[in-house]
Amino acid sequence: MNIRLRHEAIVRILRRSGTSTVNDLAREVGASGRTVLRDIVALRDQGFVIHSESGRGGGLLLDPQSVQTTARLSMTEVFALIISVAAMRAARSLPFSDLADAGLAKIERALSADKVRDLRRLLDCLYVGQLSPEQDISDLGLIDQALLPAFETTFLQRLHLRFRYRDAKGAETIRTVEPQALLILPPLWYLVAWDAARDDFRQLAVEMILSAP
Amino acid sequence: MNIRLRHEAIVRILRRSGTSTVNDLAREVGASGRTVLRDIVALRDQGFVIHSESGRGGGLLLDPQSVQTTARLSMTEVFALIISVAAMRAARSLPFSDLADAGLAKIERALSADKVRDLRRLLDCLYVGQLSPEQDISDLGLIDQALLPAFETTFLQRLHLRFRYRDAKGAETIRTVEPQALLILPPLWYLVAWDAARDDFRQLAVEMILSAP
DNA sequence: TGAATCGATGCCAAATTTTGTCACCAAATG
DNA sequence: CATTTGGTGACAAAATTTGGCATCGATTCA
Repeated sequence: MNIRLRHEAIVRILRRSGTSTVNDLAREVGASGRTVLRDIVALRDQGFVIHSESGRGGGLLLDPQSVQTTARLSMTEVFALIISVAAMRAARSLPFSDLADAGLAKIERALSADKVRDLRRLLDCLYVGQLSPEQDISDLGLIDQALLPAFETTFLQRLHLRFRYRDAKGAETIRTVEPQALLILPPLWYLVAWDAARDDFRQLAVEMILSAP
Repeated sequence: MNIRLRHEAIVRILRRSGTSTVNDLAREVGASGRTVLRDIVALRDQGFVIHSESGRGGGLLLDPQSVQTTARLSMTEVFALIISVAAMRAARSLPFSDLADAGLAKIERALSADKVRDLRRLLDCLYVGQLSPEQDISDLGLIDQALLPAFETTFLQRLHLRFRYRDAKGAETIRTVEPQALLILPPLWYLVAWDAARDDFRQLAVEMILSAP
């Protein structure tokens, strides 16, 4: 019996049976009570709210609120959260950080299943450069918040973005691009995008994006 | 590094990077190539379609279709599937069966995230009694298919169901109940429901449900 | 053709994680 | 007070995971 499946099973049983005791769960799931208790700890870590009562008639009770959560955050807030998580992950020199992903899992649990897909897709569009150990997440050099919603939309719906841009030589041009990724190399942000007019990928410094044309 | 997290990480990397090689993945994920290959096998088991090409410039490619799947089954078909799965689970004398749940996971992967929630809720409303080892799932005594959609709706939306019913004494009554669960004890099906008029839970034999009043 | 690259599989011992058991505590219940 | 029930720590056994290694097949490129 797989741990992952057992965890899912426990949640399922708790959700349907109201309260049930550790030993009931153990029997139903085919594991020892000790193991079930360990599972409960793990589930609580994952964000499930599981109440417990000692004594006769006691047992475990899964808080329904913690399961059927709905999105209370706007996608813009989520986008900001994602950036934090990506930054946390980048901050460690590890190729992949357990902690950062545990945090992400918690964020995900607070959102509806639909939003999670969007969130994942956004995260996949986001690259955050290395932060030195002394640097804080707040040192990311967060750009104009007003731009975030536009980025969200274009990333998620694969739309084109059109704006005035001042290039490296200082010349002002109007660009129509399909954003591919957001590259955050503190304190500078770059938009990696496909420029159809130039038939090539470009890295556009976000602070050089002036406004809608 | 947790297996679960690593699997998620691999999917994420594959989704954003287009194709990438086993060794790239291994480096990025902090594991050996052998382990990544094992992970790929596991992910394919879970339903992800991962193409691969040998030789220079080759690598692994995650089929986007296998991720952003949409529901192709009606909920009624799904309901029937759920019953099979629940029956399979009940058929084994084990308290909980790996195989049955692996099957369920595949069904889930074929559905949209929204449908999965419904599916889980339906599954939680469903109890299937023990089948002897010789009995097949087809021995479940599937009831009139026409009733399934009505059950679905009422279970999912917590609606009331109103029908004519012939009770144990042969008397015909009209019931208005809120279905709580479907109890399948082959070959008989029972609807466990809250009868507001009688202020109590009742078990109603499904075959005694005659029609809409 | 031959060398190099890259996925895939089998095998095995080492490393790691999971699991069960036991002992014990705290709270609640009758 | 005895019993039930959750919760924790420790430790050894059991199970799983992991990393090499060898090997195969397919592909690419010189």
